[in-house]
Amino acid sequence: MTWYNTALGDKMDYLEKLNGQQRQAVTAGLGQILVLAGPGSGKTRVLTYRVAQLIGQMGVAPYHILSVTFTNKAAREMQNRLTQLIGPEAEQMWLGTFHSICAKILRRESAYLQLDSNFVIMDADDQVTLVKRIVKDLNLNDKQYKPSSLHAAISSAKNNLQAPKDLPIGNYRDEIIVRVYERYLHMMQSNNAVDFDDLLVLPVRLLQNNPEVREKYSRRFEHILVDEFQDTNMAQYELLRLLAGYHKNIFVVGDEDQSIYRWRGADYRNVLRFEEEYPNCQKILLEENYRSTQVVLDAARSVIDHNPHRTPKRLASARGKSGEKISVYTAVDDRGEAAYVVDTIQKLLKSKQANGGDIAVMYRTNAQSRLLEEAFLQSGMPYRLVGAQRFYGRREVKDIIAMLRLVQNPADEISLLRVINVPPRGIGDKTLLSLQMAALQHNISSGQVVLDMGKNGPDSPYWKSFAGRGAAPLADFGAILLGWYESASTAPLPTLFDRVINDCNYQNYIDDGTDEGTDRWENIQELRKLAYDYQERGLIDFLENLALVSDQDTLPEGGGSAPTLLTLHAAKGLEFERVFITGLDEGLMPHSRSLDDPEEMAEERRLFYVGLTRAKDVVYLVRSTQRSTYGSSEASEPSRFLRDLPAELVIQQGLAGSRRSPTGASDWRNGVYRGGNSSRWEDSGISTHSSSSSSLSGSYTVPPPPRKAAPPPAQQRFKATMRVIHPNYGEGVVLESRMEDGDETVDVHFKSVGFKRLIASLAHLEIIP
DNA sequence: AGATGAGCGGTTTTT
DNA sequence: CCGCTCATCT
Repeated sequence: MTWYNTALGDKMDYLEKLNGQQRQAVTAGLGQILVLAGPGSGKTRVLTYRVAQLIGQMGVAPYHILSVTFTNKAAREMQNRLTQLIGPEAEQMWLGTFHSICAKILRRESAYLQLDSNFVIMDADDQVTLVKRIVKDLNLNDKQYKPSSLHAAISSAKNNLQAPKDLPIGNYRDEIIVRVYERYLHMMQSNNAVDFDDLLVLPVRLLQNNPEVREKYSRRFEHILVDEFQDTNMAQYELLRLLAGYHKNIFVVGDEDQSIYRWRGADYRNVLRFEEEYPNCQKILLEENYRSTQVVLDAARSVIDHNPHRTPKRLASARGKSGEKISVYTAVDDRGEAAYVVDTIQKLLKSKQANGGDIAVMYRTNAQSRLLEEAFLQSGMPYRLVGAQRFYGRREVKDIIAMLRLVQNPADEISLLRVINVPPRGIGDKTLLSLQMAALQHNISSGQVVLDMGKNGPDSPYWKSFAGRGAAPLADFGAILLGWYESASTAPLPTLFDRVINDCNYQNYIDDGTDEGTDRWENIQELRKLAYDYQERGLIDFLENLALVSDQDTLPEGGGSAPTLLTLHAAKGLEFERVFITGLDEGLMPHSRSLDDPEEMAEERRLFYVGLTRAKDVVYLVRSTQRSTYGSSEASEPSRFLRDLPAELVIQQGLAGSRRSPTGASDWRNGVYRGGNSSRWEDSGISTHSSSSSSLSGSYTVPPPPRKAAPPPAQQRFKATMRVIHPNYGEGVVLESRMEDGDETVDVHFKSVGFKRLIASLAHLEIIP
């Protein structure tokens, strides 16, 4: 038993590395264990060692262990670590997110459900598209019944394990919701599809309704471990309860103060529910913090202490030193905010006080990343943007995924309708209507109709359902699809992928020669690379993983070398030496949608707390007195959370405390930061639009632009009224030029783009004689 | 059937 | 300010 020996060998190491509370958790006996773990208290380590302990010391076979993580990345890291600790047997364990584990169960047990094992997973867009269709079918007013809000109602019902009949009906709208919900379920089923919520709900129903299945799984999982327990919802809680029903060995780790997914149905009171359900559970507190300085922890604590109804916890830094104070910078506007962040980072890197990979910039909403990205692009510094949606949400990527989904599951009508006329092949609304009628009449899916027409041509029984010229293009598409099926069953995934691209001439369709077209085609290439990684595992796994990637999954495991831009939600579970949190204004953080509900306000505060506690060493909080929404600029007030920070832990910088200058940003000099707008970094190498090159699976790294190390000119080359030419902007006229900091700053009016401020040594500006 | 343009509505957070 | 829907035209 190699794993036993390996674990025994490591045991001396790992138990000694733990503090008393951690060791208590790792070595706890059977039964229910509730670990309340403050930020940075080593809970990942505890979970990993607990599994090692179960296998190595308590003799539990990996096969009998289920471990639930919050992201796929966390699962991967845990898997790697465990393989190191106990050997390849670790792979026998079930380890993954709720959603991936549930998908696994559903595919195995599809016989019990009205579902084929090749079901597809509908993403958020598909779900709304489906609701949109229902709204149309039911002749509802889509202004009054917005598909997105109907879908939200359905989703929240599902997360609470409520079927349509369980929903309370108090008004007409409730009735509508029930009807839409029923139809939604029906359509999902006839599409052989599940949505994110079904992934959780269906296994619960499966276990509830089938004692033999429940028996099988609950006997199998002798031990269940769950991370981020405070963010479980009703369905997840119930699933755990059922799975742990036989052995009742369940080890959960959580922190009520870090619960940030209420809007998704998560309920930190599941922690209380757990204690009530298992009165004999052992409760272990992890309060020692190995991550942050005491300053960071004190600040974080004074923020979270404002939340009512919580157990106050101490947060003690094990790091000894008290640490740098928190800097609060007030910029003039949101551009200045971004410029401050980028400039500060640039100085840190230049002075070698930090490595890019140790820095994170966080924000409340994704929209805030744009100005930051622009500032980074202009500075020429590389950065990494966390957000899978950015990549998978792109039209071209969705198109190809829809085509592949159709190959996996011809009943997927959402995908069929998406791509049946992509690129345009003469199939319009009228033909589609006839197609749906034909499918309905014969009680088969639209996909089957198309396939049959592709196979049998005019001999197909469905041919006559179409008025004359409508049938031919459908049959053409059907024939193409048939080819893809054949390819799917005989050839590896990359071959199928290429065939799909080629058969519909997709490159020609998407790449029109513009920068945007090239970018689109590059995205397809990225997707293809990913398909290559899945050639062993195949189409179903590929599509499933695409559907279930989380934002964090796109982060490289080692961290990387560029600063990371991410939402506060995406920052959960991560840590960085230096953390910038931007947009600390009322309305953004806390978000305006949370102002009237105390529960939501409390969650905003927890979100801020999560952000603060990501920092090991230094926190930079940033806000601005003005920001643009929908194009127009509006004044904004400092976030109420800033008031919660003890004054002695904070250094105010920027505009704070000063009166505003009528001349605006560039007048502000306070010795720390002197750039009020970012035009100082304007550079020829980079275009101002934010077309970043994407890298694998949706995380973007923008490489520093190639710069020829031209020595700064000793003297002025340009003068007003000179005609100049620029490689990107073309021809222009110099408005003004002056020497600044040993370099020449040139203002040019270009015919193409208008005014630009350029640095002579960087811009490849030529004088037209 | 498909391409083009006016008008409008909409920003939380994501598996 | 941007992206999407709908109406109108070719």
